[in-house]
Amino acid sequence: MRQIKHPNIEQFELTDIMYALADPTRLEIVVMLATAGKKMTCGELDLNRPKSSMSHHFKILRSAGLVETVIEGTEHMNSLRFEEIEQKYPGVLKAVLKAAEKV
Amino acid sequence: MRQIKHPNIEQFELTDIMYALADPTRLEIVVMLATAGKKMTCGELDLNRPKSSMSHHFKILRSAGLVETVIEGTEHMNSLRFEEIEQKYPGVLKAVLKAAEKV
DNA sequence: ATTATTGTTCTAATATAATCGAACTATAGA
DNA sequence: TCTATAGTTCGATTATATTAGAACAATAAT
Repeated sequence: MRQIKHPNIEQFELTDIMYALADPTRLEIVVMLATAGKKMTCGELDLNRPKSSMSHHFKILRSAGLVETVIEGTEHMNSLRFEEIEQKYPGVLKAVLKAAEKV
Repeated sequence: MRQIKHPNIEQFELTDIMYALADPTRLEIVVMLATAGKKMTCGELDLNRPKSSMSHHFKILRSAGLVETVIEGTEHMNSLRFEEIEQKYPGVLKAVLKAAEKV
């Protein structure tokens, strides 16, 4: 079974997280995941862009530690690593989500 | 007397702020300003880089709305626009500063 | 006036990132 | 086994950022 590599909490870097959140497309993915509060496929998180473009953004979200992707069948289920990010950087993601929602 | 243009609160963009904070040099400038809690010259905030490079980073911090620069004589006095950023995006800068300090 | 100081702007080089079509991989289902 | 589905990876293109030297602008001091 395939697996996708994710950083652990010790490997999180604040600037990587800031960088990942600095792109509107990626920020929207994060907001959608937070709002849904459940795993979502890349397809559900699609922002009518080519798959390869979306895949690129997911890769950056994963490498920053913001998103966890587990493979279930042919689908990649994504979820926000909210608790872990909050544990390492309390309040950051929470405040950014609140800020992002009010557009 | 020369003047430097800064965005007003309505013009702040969350992604611009995230982007500005995604660079280690700029994040350090922001932390230094927050820690000092007073105006500082670009010289005092120097991170032994060429002046033109530092100037570039200040420009990005200013355009994001994070830093305000007022000219006093030959010096440019920089301060963190903490209250304004907090007003528009409550908790964001506060949490990021806390996160950045514990490196 | 001349010179020093502070920082910006200009310009060019290099590096990094975004975009997206096409080929590919892994699983599921017929 | 063949086909469909879901995403990734590859490769090339274009766009954006970083870096830094050199010239410049504004004030201050001699």
